[in-house]
Amino acid sequence: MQRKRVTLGQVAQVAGVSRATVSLVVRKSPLVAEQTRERVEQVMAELDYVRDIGAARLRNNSSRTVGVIVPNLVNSFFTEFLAGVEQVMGEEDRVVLLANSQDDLHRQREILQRFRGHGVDGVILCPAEGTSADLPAQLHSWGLPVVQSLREVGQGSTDYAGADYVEGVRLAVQHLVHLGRRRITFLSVAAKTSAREERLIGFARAIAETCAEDGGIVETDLSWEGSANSAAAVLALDNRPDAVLCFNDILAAGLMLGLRDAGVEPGRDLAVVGLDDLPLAKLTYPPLTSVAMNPAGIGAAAARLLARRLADADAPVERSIIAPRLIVRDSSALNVN
Amino acid sequence: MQRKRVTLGQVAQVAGVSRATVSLVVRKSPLVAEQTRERVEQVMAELDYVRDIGAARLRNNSSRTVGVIVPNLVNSFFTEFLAGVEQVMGEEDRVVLLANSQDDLHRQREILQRFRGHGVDGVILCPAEGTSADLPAQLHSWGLPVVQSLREVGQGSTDYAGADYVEGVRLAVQHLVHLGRRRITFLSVAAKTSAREERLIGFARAIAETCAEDGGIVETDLSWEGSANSAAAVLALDNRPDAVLCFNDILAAGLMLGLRDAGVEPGRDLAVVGLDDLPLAKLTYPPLTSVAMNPAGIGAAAARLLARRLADADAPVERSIIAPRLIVRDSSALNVN
DNA sequence: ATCTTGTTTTAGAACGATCTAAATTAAGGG
DNA sequence: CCCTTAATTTAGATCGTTCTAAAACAAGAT
Repeated sequence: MQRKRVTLGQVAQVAGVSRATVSLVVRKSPLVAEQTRERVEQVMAELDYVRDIGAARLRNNSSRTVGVIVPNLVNSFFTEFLAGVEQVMGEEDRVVLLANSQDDLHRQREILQRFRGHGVDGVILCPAEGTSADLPAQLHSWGLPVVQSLREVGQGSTDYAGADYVEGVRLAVQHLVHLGRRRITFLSVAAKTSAREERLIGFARAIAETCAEDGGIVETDLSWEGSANSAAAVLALDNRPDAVLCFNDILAAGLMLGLRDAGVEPGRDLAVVGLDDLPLAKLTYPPLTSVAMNPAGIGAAAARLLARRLADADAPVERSIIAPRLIVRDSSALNVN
Repeated sequence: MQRKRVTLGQVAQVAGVSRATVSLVVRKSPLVAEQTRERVEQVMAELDYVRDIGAARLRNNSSRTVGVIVPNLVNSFFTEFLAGVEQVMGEEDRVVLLANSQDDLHRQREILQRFRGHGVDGVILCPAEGTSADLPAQLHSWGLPVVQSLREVGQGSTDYAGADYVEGVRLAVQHLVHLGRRRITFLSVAAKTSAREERLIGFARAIAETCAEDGGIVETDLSWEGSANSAAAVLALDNRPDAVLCFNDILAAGLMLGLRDAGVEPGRDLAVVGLDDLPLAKLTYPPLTSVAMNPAGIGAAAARLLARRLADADAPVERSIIAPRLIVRDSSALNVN
């Protein structure tokens, strides 16, 4: 079963040149004569030669492999992100090692060791909740280039690709205020990540900038069910809000289910706005107003940052922040002015 | 920046033993004395030694790496599948190389070559549309173990993990018939894959077994938009159906949007049933009746089949088929008897 | 002819692990 | 104290590539 590999040496023998020459041909070096190149390439095709990248890495230290760590593969935000990364890496003839940390520090540590063992050239990391701000320094000391994405620890210690949630939240709040909504509550996940911090900062700022009232923060876990259940908590607030801005579309969708169960019509009685504009936003009832963050674009940007870093380890740290876009649908359509 | 790797040799030197001994310790061989093992392990920890799996593979031909090829990373069916694969592989201390064929034969070929070059131990393949039935034989001739999943070419030539769509479609049709629906149309994607064949076979059989009428097949492409547009085609059928069974939930959700736009109330005027029970099924309006296929379970099964195959290349070909479960929601709730 | 100069090609040592086959050590028996 | 057997340890070759430094060759200048 285990067919034996065709090696450089065999190609060399058949083509009547040395291994070194074949190696040069494989790597498209300009040093070899046109005639020789052609002959060697023909032999490679005949023998179905496939270069062993592992062996090559052993010598020249480039595996054309990058690791990607996401905290979650169910949330389609992360999978679109992943699609963006994979797309760009594929174009550069690199391969993606995928791992899911499940937002668990222990798993994240294991995965990093595994990646290290496999000799990845670099890592795109979406740090798990509770990741120490020292991790980037640690990875650096291992000689492992990192790009953080979507979440960040140790601000500015590594390249970063993300969305501008401060701006995204501002867009959403402004929109609600224009519609005449006055009191806005933020429905957040409990997990303490930079993704949460950023949205909360944006919320505080946007409230301060507009004439809206701060309707407080309600926390839930990241799932429809949790969010649907938290509808009760929102409705029971002392001073009931007339709009709810949600951490993401998943919470928004769940909240709308919970609201309708409680006899409150989302969009009319209470405006609901999500963040991320996941595909599902079009399918909820009513269709969900959301702020598009283009996760695939963020993934692509992260991949390009890493490619740049691999090409030049001393390049200055760079941040690639994608601008958000408000998508208005029926869950906030009604103008109550 | 590029920190130098700690090698077996360095550990050996510090611990005062030979490289061979350290290698045995790394691989947890029972051959080394308890005392030596402890000393070596301590040194490994001190020096932060990480075994170079690429170098190891060069010698012993096992990279602890498997490739996974999916046709799509947007459809959450595939990402849940992927999550299942990753989970099991992680448990076995293997790493997943991910690639997206985008249902493109050319890309699929490239990816397979790339995987070959990286020395993957095996591949989990969800073949792209139009994949030749010879591909399994080809991979076999490369000495590359494959498990097919979700789709299949060259039936029986490799291990396979999938869902029982014939049964799934039967469950859906029976359900509709019990509700008093008489004429059922199948809304399908156009792409000619085994996934489509299987559903169509199931549909024909289920129609034959029950007293339902065959409402014909309408084709669309795999997207909400396409499916929403095809609502018109469904409503314009000669003999309008009173139920539509859809290729998957994405089409079903799109169809319901299109129907409502056309003034037809899904669930009341026309029953709609999906397949796969994606998370979004709970969030559509009305909530979508669907058949749960447990994609994560299929992914896990595929991973286990591959692990088994890697352990024993001569094991008999095996199929792992997961049983479907009907989930009734409002899109088909009304009994019209 | 010999010397440059420039272009191609190459022998042989890496890279970091594992394997094979043999050497060393320890323990028990006579 | 030597011999046998079992338990540990090891030297050195090996996997498939790339690198370094030098060799071989060609062509023009002297």
